[in-house]
Amino acid sequence: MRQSSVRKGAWTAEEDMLLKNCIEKFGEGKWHLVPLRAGLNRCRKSCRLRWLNYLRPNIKRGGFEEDEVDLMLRLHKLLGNRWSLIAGRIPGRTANDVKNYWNTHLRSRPKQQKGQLKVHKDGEQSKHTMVTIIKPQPCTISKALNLSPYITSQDTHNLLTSSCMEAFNISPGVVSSPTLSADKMNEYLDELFDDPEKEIDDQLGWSFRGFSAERDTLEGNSLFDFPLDDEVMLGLLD
DNA sequence: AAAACCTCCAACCGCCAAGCG
DNA sequence: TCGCTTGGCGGTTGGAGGTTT
Repeated sequence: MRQSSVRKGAWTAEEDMLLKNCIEKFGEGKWHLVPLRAGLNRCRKSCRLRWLNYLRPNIKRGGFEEDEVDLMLRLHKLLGNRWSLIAGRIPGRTANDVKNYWNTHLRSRPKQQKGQLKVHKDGEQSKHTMVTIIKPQPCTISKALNLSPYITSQDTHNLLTSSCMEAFNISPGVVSSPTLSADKMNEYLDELFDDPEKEIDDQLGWSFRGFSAERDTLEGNSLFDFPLDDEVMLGLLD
């Protein structure tokens, strides 16, 4: 039986234009309607991916800056292979960009000395930058978080900042819902990232000193749009 | 000059979860 | 409750272009 075939492979400039016009006219979302609306012989997934990874405004092209790599390493240590979440904290970068960079430069570097990262692209002269490697320790993120095994006492309460307490919906002596408010979690994260004096080396094995994460510029992405993993929580609360 | 090899990244694939009837 | 649809994600691949031999 012959099934209707959709086009695959590289996108043409014309297809890009059609998709872009369609998104600008109707907005993001309703991806199942996009091929029809745009007059494209592409599947919904392909359209979505093309938009998110290439056509979307404000996408930063070119090589990763040293600070972006550093941020990526830090976030990967915290989040593991949660590329979309990591990308959400690196302005202008897509999950695909981050994943590609990680897989090609950071995951295994058999031909490069430890401590060296290649940061180049876009005709820019290659440059090798010495970076203190924080060896990634990927952690799995479970689907649901149950805080109760870890937050059981007043003592634990004392370890948390006020916004963290609020974010986790914790009141003294009371263990509450694992359902987190994204806004509250971002508030907590921003406090964690933005406070130059805050050191959490002991908790996470690295420091936020002098490190400031910009607020999300890619709408819809936030680092804590997900329940934290038990391991991450252990790291934070230990 | 050209073959072999390597690097990079756009795109595809398969899976999962949420939403809905 | 169940099955279907849709959106979204991470893993993987294919191939273009660059580099080395």
